[in-house]
Amino acid sequence: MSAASTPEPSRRDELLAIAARLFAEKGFKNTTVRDIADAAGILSGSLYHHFDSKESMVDEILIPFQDRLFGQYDEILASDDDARTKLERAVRVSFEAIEQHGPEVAIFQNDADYLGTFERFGYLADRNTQSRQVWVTLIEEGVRTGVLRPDLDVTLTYRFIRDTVWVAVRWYQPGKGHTHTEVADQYVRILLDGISS
Amino acid sequence: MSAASTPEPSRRDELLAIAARLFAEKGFKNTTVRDIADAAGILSGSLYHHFDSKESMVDEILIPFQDRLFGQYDEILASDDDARTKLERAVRVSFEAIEQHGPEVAIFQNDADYLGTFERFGYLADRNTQSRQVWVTLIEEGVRTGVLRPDLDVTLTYRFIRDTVWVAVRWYQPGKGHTHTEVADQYVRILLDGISS
DNA sequence: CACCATACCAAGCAAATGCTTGGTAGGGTG
DNA sequence: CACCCTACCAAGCATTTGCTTGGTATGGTG
Repeated sequence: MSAASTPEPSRRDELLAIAARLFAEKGFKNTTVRDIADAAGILSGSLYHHFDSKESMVDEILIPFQDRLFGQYDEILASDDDARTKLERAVRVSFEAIEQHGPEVAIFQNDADYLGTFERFGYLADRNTQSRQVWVTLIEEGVRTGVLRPDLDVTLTYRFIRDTVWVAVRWYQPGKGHTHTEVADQYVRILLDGISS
Repeated sequence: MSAASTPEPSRRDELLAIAARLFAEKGFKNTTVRDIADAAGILSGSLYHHFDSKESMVDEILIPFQDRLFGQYDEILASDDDARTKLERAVRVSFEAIEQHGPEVAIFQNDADYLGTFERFGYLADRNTQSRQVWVTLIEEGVRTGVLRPDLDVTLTYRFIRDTVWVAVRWYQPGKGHTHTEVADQYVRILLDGISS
């Protein structure tokens, strides 16, 4: 009876979506299992029929998202595009992630430090390192091929780009104001006209 | 017996500095009064000899800091400098704040949303509005006087600058790597070469 | 009909958390 | 010496929090 376009999300997935939104809004530690249960219209204990713990919930939220995102980065890195195009594509893919997976991005940005203190979430630090390598690789390739200014401090530039792109999750609201494509256009313009030689 | 240069901080001030560091590291709600007391070498109850509540502690941390910072912004706005210089000065003052009052900046960046849900912290939203007005005024003056590109989306540019400047508090560590002046130089360079006509 | 899996409720427990209360030690001041 | 102020301790209370346990209702499936 359900529309073919949306394959009837399981109750699990519904609960994960609710949890993701709350984690993003209030932070992981700041969100109680009762908050999640209330939003879902059930009692807090009933969550433990679906999930082992609050931690396993955020696990299931973050891991598939990161797999997709870094898959896209890898694709860009492996492509034949010139350095400038690669950098542009990486920025656009990131803004697309903010549009389509805002809660996941917000959780990763806001709670990675705290979650990282548990061994279970060691992969978050790995992903952070991987992200750094992606951007640094792109910047260095840009400098090497003469697309970017040769006097750029690569580390500072990396931080500049990373911060500028990801922090947008704090204010970007899908459907309001600019589309993510428009925002990406503006940001690329400001960024590259300052960086390109 | 104390050096004349440092006028012997009161116990109150010592405790506030400890609390500020912990609030910045772990977040306001995530920091317990026992955390603060442990770091100070006393019992949690003893904190209530000095302060009314945990909330009043963060109050005393944020208010004087914001008074100083916005005083500096006002001074820049009222100056005779051209728009480009004003914008540069505002960026530099902000990085200086990150250097000298890192914990305060971090708390304002990370916890303003949460704290803002209490009537007591309504002034945080006011300060946010005020900050927006400062940057928008500077950008609009830049566009009007021809120092900045006329096709800039003022709101997006404001967010771009604000995010780029303040998010640096997440990684900047005084005494390690670049000085705040060097970081400001690089950021101004990237920013303005993308913005200036 | 017997059986079973899914999704939930009702009740509560142990730990953590913000804060309170009554008291004590030490140093200055009249 | 009597008095008081500052800084703290010791003990605990009410609430919140993550999670557990045993049970119930519903809808399939043999």
